[in-house]
Amino acid sequence: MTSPPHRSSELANADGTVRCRALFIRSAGRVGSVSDPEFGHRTETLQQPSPEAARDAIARGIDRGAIVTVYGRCTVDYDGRATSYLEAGDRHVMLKPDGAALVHTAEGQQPVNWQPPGCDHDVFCEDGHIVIESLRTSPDEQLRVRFQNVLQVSAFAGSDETELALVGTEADLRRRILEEPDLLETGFMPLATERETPAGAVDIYGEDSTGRAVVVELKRRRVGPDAVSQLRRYVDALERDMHADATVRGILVAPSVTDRANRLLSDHGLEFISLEPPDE
Amino acid sequence: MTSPPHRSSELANADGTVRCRALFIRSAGRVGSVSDPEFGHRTETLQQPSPEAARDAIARGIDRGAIVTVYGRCTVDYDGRATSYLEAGDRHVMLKPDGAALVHTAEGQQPVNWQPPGCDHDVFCEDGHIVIESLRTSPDEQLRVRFQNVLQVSAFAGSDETELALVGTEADLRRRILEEPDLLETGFMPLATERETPAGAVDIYGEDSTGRAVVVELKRRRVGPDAVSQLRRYVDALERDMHADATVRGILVAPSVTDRANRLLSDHGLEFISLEPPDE
DNA sequence: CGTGCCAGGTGCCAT
DNA sequence: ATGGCACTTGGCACG
Repeated sequence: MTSPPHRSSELANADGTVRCRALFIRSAGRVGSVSDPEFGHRTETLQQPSPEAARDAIARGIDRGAIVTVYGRCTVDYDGRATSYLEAGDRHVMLKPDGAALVHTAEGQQPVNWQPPGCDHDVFCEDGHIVIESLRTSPDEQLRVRFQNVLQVSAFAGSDETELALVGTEADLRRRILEEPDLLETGFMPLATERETPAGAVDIYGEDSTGRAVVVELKRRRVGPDAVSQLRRYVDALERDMHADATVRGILVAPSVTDRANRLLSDHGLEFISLEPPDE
Repeated sequence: MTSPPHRSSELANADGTVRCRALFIRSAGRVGSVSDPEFGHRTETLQQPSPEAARDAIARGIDRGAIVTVYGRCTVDYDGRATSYLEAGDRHVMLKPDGAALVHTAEGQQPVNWQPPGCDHDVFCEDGHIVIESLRTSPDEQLRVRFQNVLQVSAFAGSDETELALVGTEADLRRRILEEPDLLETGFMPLATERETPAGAVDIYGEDSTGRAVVVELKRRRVGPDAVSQLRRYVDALERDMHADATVRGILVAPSVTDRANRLLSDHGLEFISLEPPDE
């Protein structure tokens, strides 16, 4: 016997309020609801819910724009850019209001399965079991989590207005060089950032003290052969664009390079300067 | 006033049992504990706990090898390969038994802050607020989550023996070609996989029907210029290794290539064959 | 939307 | 540990 799927979109009214389809929420376990008026956030949790209660709680959480988490024994199917199957085990599933879905096991920083933001989440009962489906198009991808057993469902509603302030990126390294070009080489003059070439955009384009064209490729950390090849593509492209006799200097700026990368640099007549992004 | 930090390692006895340092657990909110003997997993949840109760529940969950989640308003400091700060907001923090830590906001597939597996988690009260610290060395990195307010703490203990079965990877594409080399080209004969060159390991090394050396670079999806450069490095390295007059064919195998990549292929005299990893 | 590239990328496996 | 590279890479910025 299969219950009809619950589609969260069916529950949202035009004005944004939410009508709940289920007339009551039944739970075989405890129900906890906590709200903090000072901060305006709210948490609802069910333990050992019946499948119907779990379904309704999950659907309501999604509709309310909460982060919904489900913990229990489940299998996971994924089909899209690749295909995967995960046998039954205890996992932590998170559904975000932006449409992202994450399936976490007890190990690893990365989720064992996931779906990116922008997906439509669907939750329904099938043969008495909770099923969460997360779909997207272009590319067509489907994630299907089927619970044998749900121990806990939680819905977390809150607010988060702030942005992460991150320091030590490649952009910071670029700023550092643009503010003090002599760090790279005495007399270096930056002329453009992100200058377009047929091979892609050059991080910094400029001239050395003798007026020779210089291409600078920036990396925030120690680099391997790929970064050297990238720099070489830019140098080649620029030399092709200029008159035949002109030569372009290519400078890789990074904290350090690997041996192989160093050899590649010599082979291609490219240079390396050790510089790190600023600490603060 | 600062409470001494709780170090989870102090709580585990040699036999694996856990003694709890705190004499009692006090909670300003609800407490729920659910276990399912059929599956052997267990969940403990506190809502609106006092800082001390939250600290003890988090520490106990870590000691028991559970997945611990904390939801509430917090600030996040990170210092390591880069540096970041996140102003106060409502976030979901997950601590895994392998030492990973994840801080999720309501948006994005990726955590806003994190710590990889292998870290030491530390939880303590400071000025009446819960602080979670996650540390690692090489590189030295520190994550610090300071809660203004904890709405819920959960500890999920379970078992997960199974591995993800994933199909459609580059390894699958390689298998496909090795099983039916004519897919690449009539008469192609694979001689080695992961053959080492000074530039790195070649995906497939072989000979065409005329006995000419062939380097094959595999990609499971549409590729850009980087893959072409990679193939070129291998071809260059092999030609350098062989006698001067020998030439090596380089073949990129992927579902498709971008325009720029295609131009690069022509420029370097490399070839492209369209092949996808198998569906199943 | 595709193309190109950075990322505190992570994870896996090799030396 | 370091290195080289795949990854359902994800994410952003730009044409």
